[in-house]
Amino acid sequence: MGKRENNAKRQRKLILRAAAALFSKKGYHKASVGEIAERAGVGKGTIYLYFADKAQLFAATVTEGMEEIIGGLRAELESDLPFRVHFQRLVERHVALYLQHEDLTGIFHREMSNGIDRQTLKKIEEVRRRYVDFLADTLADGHRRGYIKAIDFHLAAVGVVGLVDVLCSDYWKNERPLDRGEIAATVYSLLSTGLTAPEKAAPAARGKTR
Amino acid sequence: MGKRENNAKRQRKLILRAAAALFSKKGYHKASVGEIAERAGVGKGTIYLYFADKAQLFAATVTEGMEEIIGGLRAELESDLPFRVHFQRLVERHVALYLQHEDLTGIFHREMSNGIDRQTLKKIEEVRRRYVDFLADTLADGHRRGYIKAIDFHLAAVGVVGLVDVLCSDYWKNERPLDRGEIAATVYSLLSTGLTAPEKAAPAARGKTR
Amino acid sequence: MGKRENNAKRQRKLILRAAAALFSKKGYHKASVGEIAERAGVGKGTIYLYFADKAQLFAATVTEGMEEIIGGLRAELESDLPFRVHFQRLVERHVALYLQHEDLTGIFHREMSNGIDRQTLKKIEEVRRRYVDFLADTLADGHRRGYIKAIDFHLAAVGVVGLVDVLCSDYWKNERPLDRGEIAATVYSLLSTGLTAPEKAAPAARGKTR
Amino acid sequence: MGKRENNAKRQRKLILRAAAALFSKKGYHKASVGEIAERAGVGKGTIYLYFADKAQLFAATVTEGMEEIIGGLRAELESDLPFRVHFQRLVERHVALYLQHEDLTGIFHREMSNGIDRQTLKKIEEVRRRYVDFLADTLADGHRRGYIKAIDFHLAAVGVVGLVDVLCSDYWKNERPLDRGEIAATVYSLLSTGLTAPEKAAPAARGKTR
DNA sequence: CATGAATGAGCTTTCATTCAT
DNA sequence: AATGAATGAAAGCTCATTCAT
Repeated sequence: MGKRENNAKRQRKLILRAAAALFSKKGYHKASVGEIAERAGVGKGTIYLYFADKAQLFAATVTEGMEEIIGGLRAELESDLPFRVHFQRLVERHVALYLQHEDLTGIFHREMSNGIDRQTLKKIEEVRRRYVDFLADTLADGHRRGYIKAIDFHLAAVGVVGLVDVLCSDYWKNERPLDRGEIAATVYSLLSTGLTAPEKAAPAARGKTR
Repeated sequence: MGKRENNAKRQRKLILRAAAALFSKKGYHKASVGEIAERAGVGKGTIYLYFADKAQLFAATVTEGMEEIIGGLRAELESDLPFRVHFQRLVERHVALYLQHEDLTGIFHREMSNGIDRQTLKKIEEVRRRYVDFLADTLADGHRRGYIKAIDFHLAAVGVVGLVDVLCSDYWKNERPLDRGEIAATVYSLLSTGLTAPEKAAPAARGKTR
Repeated sequence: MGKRENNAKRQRKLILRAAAALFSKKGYHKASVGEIAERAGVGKGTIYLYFADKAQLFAATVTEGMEEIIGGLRAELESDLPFRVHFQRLVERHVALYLQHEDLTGIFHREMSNGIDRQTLKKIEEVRRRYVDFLADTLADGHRRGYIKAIDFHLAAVGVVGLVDVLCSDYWKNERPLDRGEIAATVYSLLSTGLTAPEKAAPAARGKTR
Repeated sequence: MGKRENNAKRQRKLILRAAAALFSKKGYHKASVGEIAERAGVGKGTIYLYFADKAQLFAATVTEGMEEIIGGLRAELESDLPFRVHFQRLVERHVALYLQHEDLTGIFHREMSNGIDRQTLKKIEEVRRRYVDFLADTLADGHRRGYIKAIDFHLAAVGVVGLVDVLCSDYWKNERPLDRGEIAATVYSLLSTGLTAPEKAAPAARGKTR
């Protein structure tokens, strides 16, 4: 009996999947509704049964997709492993999910605010903000426990997301010359101890650098 | 006699300036050629005397603008100050230029690949790549001198650019709740020593974190 | 057993009633089949069980409705009152019915031939023609009896209908500043003696006006 | 020098002419902008250089056309002929202009309020109202001079317009079985003395109405 | 019988681009 | 050289109609 509804749900999914692929590949403005419908294997009008207009379709594509990804990340942090391991895992998972959902994160990274109406934009931004907040909380927690240094946690969280964003994006652009493990490692390395060489390794540097 | 050419150059500049402003404000697809012409104070047709089409105008706007900005950064590195000071300055200047040229960097950050043909895109990407390479070289140099730890320099450079990108972008989105000094400081702090709290500050932590 | 048919008849009526209301309010093209179905409390598909397409629904709405109204008018003339009284009553009744069935007459007056196919149109026009013919006969009869002057009776009948049309329409447009009695009176006054002032009232005018 | 402007004016005229023809033939909703452009011999986009949207084009088509027609009628009344002659001429001219501008008056008669937005509609209605007012004034004047009987002049004026409307419309519908002179004559006859037979012609009728 | 989810033809409107002046 | 009037391809969206349930 739930057949009807199931079918509707399935069709909605098909549309969102096609939309994610095309928005990602061609950008919001170049991806046409007709094209999305065709790829989803439905009629053009059908899309308007599920979404009020193109902007809503876009918003749903991004928010629902990201929601799913972020849900996965959140689950990751439930564990009670030592903080550093936690954080490393979080970074690894973040990178993995990012690369895995290339379509969505591609959109997310490249296409915020491209003539999309402010309303729709806010809705999307909200999802990102929630993840950033969650990350900032994690950092604050790490700080309280003595693992994270004093720093603007929100800004740092934004930085973490940006770092993953940009490195994964680079990974795609360069047509995959390195594997995802390296990316996660680099991100974690940068985040944990920064670029500076260990002090002990450069004791003579003391007088030099200032 | 050079009058002609000078006038031409001036007109080209006017167009590029208007283009930067509008592409930044409204995005590639929403900014219309007519609007750009009007803002530049020239006829619509005139734009086509200098640029083959809208995509070329966009490419020129971004590449030439970024070229200029990066030129400034490059000059910054000519100095022979101690490395750490150098690097800190580089970061500060990077952030300053980024915020100062909001128009261009806004475009750069948000609007890569919006249905712009691959050709044009490559041209734009090239500029970024050159800067990243230059930064990677700087990092490699820092490593050779013992200030930068062993890491994938290219990836790290991409990370540095991404970090500035994303934090500045956040700065704009949040309607400026903090000043640019803080951003530079956060970026530098993250880059230099990462998120980890100094070991000495948490000696008892040793056994804990395992 | 007649239950089925009765139900069907009832549903048909419901649809026609809803159609009349919406065609009248929004016009043929702006009134959507879905809207009519909703108002009638039936499924969209159900309408197509009773009417081949939207045009047929429109035709039926108008013809059947008008048929009903005209039926009432015809009955009115069965009486054997003196002709003038007859005619006055006819006019009064005409106006009353017109105003009473605002929905239908509104459609009739405003919306003939709006991209409706010629076929459908003919069918509708037919109803009007029959009423006009009936009125023309009445006038011819009045003439034979000496109450109506020699004139093209068909044209005159068309004029009578048009007069009522236009005055009632004006009545609606002006948001009812005068009552229906006045309209009937004006129509009758115009029709019976025209605009000319009685000769006796302007004896001096004789030489003047020719 | 005025070449440019003249060309623009000419093109505007071409568009309005095509619009009148098509709006008249197919109605507002069935007449497409593309079709109008084609008939006018201009590009689809050109229409939007002169009119903001389809509704504006429609409004302009009707108002400007009617303005012209009514201008002709107004001129007609400058003469100082005796009132009856005046009025007869006015009617004749009204009919003549109506038939001559079949396109416009067809629209005017059939298509008021067909899902056209209220704004546009008001603008159009205004033109009609002005003519009706002008006619009402004429009638009031005739009354003051003793030629027109006491009656609601506005209502009577509406009736006059309606009468011409409906008779001309009938003329078109019946594929011209009678000439325009007859129409004018019938209208004038109806308006001047109504339908009633002259009393003198039916003296025996006194006791008669049965 | 009755339904409404699904469809796609067709509409209005925008805007990059051309070219006569 | 510089212009902007003119263009038409292309896009988003609506809604009459069909048909599986």
